Amino acid sequence: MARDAEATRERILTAATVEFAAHGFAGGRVDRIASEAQSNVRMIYAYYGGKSGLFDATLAEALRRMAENVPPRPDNLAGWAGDVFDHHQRFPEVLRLSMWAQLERPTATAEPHDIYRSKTLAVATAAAQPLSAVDVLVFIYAIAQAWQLSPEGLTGLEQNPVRAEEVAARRHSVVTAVERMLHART
Amino acid sequence: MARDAEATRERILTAATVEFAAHGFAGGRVDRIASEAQSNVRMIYAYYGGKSGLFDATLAEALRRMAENVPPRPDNLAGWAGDVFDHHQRFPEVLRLSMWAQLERPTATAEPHDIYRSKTLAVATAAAQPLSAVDVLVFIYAIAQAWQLSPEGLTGLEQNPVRAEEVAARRHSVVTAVERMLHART
DNA sequence: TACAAGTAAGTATTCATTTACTTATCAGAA
DNA sequence: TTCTGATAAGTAAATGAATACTTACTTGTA
Repeated sequence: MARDAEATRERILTAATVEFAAHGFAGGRVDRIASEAQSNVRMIYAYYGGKSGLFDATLAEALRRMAENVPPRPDNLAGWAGDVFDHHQRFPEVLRLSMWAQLERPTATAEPHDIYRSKTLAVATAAAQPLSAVDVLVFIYAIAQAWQLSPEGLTGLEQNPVRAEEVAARRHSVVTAVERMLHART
Repeated sequence: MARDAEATRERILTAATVEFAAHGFAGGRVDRIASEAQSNVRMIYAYYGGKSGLFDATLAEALRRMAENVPPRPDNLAGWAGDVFDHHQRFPEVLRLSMWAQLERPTATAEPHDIYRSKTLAVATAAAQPLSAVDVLVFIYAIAQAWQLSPEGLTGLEQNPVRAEEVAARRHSVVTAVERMLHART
């Protein structure tokens, strides 16, 4: 086994992402992460200081990647909502990690999200008159994530995984809903 | 101490609601629930069959109460969204329990939500043309819960607890957003 | 007095964290 | 080029604190 600190760090982070997304902080097992990463528990403590540090690093990295891959689109907020939907569809761990973090370690959540916020908030200022920029930002996120966040009981008794055309239809409904919210003439 | 099985059951359920809302299923402690309920661990096993059974009962009860207290308003879906917002504001445990359940015990979540769904779905059929009834239902929930679900980093660096007028403003934004989504003439 | 309701004290396991140890890598002296 | 030893990288096993669940028992009530 070649000795490469950076590579080991990364394997641990990847394994942690899977583990924590699946079981959360309290339910996530350090041993599983170590063996899945083909490494050792000790290394988690060496590189990340412990379970908490590893979890925080995992969340921060997931959000960083999202901010990088789904940049805000000032000219087309509805389209951007669609992009967010797609990103969560491709990487379901991100949303699960965020939810776990918000429930289990709310303080760890504030900071990385704030970075994303500053990137996107400016973008929403020009939007839908009676709604403020923050309103718009909060609702766009909510709508973009609505399908993935909805308990299955709400969306209907459905086959898993959801069929591709159904996913496309959902994406379309997201874009439509945001469009209507933003450009309504009542 | 009077011996009243029904009362003990209830005290346990109340304590469990607080405990599980705060720490989730994996993080929730059976001992804490027992002592908080002024009862004994053994009783949890007698009445609810174990930790899992207790958690499921807790969730089901919370959702039942919500369905009871916030009945769908066919004539005014936006107003209904406001009611849902209010309910989550008054009883934050409900939303937290739902989130925990969805992450930790997804199968337990499906059934109780489905009951709520059947109650509300019919109501949304007449709604906003390009969007289907299920679409509307999913988005109304998402918007109604958006503020409580948003990580603090997104809503802004804010004082805790949120000031009353700020809450009122948020409620108003929820109603407005749903109205616009439903009644848009684009 | 019979049974439901309640209690207290285990038991066996699981899990995060630490300790004490082994091995690869590589800079620089011979 | 070849040794060598200092240090970074990695390992295995122990520790000790929790924790869900059970057993064996006591007490109130109808």
